[in-house]
Amino acid sequence: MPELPEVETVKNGLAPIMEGRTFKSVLLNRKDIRFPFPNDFITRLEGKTLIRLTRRAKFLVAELSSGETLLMHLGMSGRFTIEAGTDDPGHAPRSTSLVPIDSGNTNPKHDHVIFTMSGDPPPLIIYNDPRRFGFMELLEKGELGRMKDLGPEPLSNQFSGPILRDALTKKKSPIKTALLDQRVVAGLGNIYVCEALYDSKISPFRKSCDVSQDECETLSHEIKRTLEAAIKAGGSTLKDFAGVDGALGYFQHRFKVYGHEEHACPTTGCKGTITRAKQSGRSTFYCPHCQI
DNA sequence: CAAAGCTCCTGACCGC
DNA sequence: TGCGGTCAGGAGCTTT
Repeated sequence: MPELPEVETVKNGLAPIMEGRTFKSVLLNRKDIRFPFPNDFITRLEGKTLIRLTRRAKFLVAELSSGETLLMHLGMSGRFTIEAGTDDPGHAPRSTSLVPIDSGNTNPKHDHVIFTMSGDPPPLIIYNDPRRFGFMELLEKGELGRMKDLGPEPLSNQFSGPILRDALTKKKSPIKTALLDQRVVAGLGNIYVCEALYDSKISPFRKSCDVSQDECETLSHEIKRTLEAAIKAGGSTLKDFAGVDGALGYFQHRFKVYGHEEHACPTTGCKGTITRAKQSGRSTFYCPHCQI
C-alpha cells in the first residue's frame, strides 16, 4: 500500500506530465470510490490548468488555476497509469504504470477516473483502484479540509526528536499506534512504522509517553532515514502494488522485519526471532529480543 | 477528550 | 478444479 515514499514516487512521475497542462476532459466511471466524488467534480476540473502537483502526507495535492485544490488519496490499492494518446487508432497506446516497478496490468474494470490532459497527443491519466479505499476531493481556495489535522511532514524541519517527544508525552497508547496517527506525524503507514521502531530498538508495545527524549531523537532520525531510503529506492511495493505474477518490488527485500515473521533477527549477534503481533487491528512485526 | 473498535473493499492465498 | 473462508490495511466514523 502506498505510504509516504510511494506517494512521493507517484507524484514525481505525474508532475512532469500534468503540471502546466489543462484538464481537457474528466471521465468518472462511477459516482463514488471510498467517498462520493464532490459535487460538480467534472466541471470544476475541466478547462482548469494544473499549476503544481505536490505531496502532503499520503495525499497528492494539485493546485488548480481556479484557486481550488484537487486532493487525491490512493488508499490501499490506488494507482495511476499514464497512457500516451495516439492519433493512430490501429495502435494500442503505450502505457506507463506509475508504480515503482513494472508490475503488470491493471484490470480496466477498476479504472474509476480518467483525466485527459491538454497536449498533442493528449496524455490520459487513469486512476485505477480495485479496493476503492482511495478518494478525491476538491478544496475551495483557502479551505484546508482534511489537511487541517495532519501532523508534521516527517522529512521536514517541522519534525524532530523534541517535536515528536512533545506529541508523544500526551499519549498513553502504544508507540506503534501513535506513529500511525497522522496527527502525530503525517505519512507513515504500517510498514515504515515497524521498520523505524525496529531500527530504533524500541518495542512497539511501549507506552508513547514513556518513550524517552533520547529515544525520540533516535526514532525521528530513523523515521527520516527509512523514508529517505525508500524514496531513493523508488518507493517500495507490496502485494497491492505488485503484478498478477506476484512479483515484489526490490525495496521489499530491504525490509528487516515487515513480513518476516519467524525469520532470524537481522541484527548482528541478536538471537531473536521476528514475531508478529496484532495492535489495534494491524499486524506488528518486531524482534522481542532487541526491541526493548 | 482519548482511545479502542468497526467499517469499507477486492484479490491473493489457503485448505479441503 | 472449484469453492469458501481468512487476511491485508488507511482513515473516517462510532462507541466506550
